[in-house]
Amino acid sequence: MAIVELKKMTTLQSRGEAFVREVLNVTLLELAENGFERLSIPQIATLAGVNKTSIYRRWPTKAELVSDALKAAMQLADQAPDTGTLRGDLVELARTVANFIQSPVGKVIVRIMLAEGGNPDLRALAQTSYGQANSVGPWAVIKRAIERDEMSADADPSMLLFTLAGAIMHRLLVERAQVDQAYLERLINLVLAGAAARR
Amino acid sequence: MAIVELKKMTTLQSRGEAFVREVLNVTLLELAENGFERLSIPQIATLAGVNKTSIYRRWPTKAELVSDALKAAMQLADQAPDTGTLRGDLVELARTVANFIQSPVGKVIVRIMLAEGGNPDLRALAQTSYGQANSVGPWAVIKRAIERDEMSADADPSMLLFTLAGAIMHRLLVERAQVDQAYLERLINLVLAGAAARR
DNA sequence: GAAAATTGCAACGAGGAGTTGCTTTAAGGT
DNA sequence: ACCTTAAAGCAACTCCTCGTTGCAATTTTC
Repeated sequence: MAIVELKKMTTLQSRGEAFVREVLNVTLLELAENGFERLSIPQIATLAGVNKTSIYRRWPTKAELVSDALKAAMQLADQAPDTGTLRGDLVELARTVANFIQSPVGKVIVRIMLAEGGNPDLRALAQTSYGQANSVGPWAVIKRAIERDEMSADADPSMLLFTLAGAIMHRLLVERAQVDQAYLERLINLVLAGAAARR
Repeated sequence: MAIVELKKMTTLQSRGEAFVREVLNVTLLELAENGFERLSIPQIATLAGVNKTSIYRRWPTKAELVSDALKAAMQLADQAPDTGTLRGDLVELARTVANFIQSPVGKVIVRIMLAEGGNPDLRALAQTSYGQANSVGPWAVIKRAIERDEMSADADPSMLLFTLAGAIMHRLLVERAQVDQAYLERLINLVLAGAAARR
């Protein structure tokens, strides 16, 4: 039985762990592609090469399954860019946000957050994840900028950061345009210098 | 048959028109509340006091029904605010966008636009509607601001407007906070003056 | 007032979600 | 190595909702 031995070598974990890992993985991908509503447990079971009954027994509701999938995926610590200037940091920060929104995990989180009327617990979790994924980096950037006197201490950091995030979401999800270097530069220009004419 | 006479008096239209109007109306409300996926034709029929068969016969697919509902609702011409200053105009503009997003029609449009993988025709329609609903006002404001020298002619108007819209979406849909006067002021401060320290 | 179109109604078929009883397989302790 | 226990697989079934169809009732139109 060579196959059995091979399996033992490669998995290195108990059957249950491999099962869970595989299911949560597929769940996340399916979720990113189809959204919560269209998400089908039988479909996940098929794709994961697993029996749907086993999924139903482990996770009583779809929301709990998704919740676990999110938690498992949220092991990503966000980085604080440090390019030496506020401008450079913000560009990097914005790029990170854009990448996050376009990643499978990010897509899922954003979709759940934006969904109306869905499971409240799930949305709360998504919101937490979102905040958590974008917490360390931004504030470190702001703090350094104030120390460097590139930003006044009575500035409005949360407004700045949320506006950045919103602009990028609009760009990606509404305009469905690319967030490339040129766009990033223009965006940061706006939030740094403002649109009003200098006098 | 007093009832029949009453109906004739109040409707003043043919049966078909009243039928269509009622169904489209309910569709829009249901859509705003439940989103496209959860939208149920039988449910609409019940709420509209109408038989589902009749709906199925008139609109072969859910997408066509929603499409008609959107078209019917999009008779709103957007206004161009004129307060005399760029700042005032932008505040009004932002307020209008916020109101739009929170209105039933706006909710529907935004939800459809943000949905991944849905019907492409429908999304195109939503995108058109969105652009159309926010076209006249913004550009008139910008044009006047440039004439008044409150904005330099080589500014980045679309970046400004899209960023405004994105920020408001983030505020409403992600943070789920209110767009009140205080928020509007802070937002316009940012996009007008920028976050960089003055030197 | 009669013909044609539209809506209402009831029943049906199809498909997917979730459940249950039972069998098979893997894990852990002795 | 064996036995016990827990977890996964499997097959069948129920339930619910969507969408369809044939026919009767009603309204529109000429």
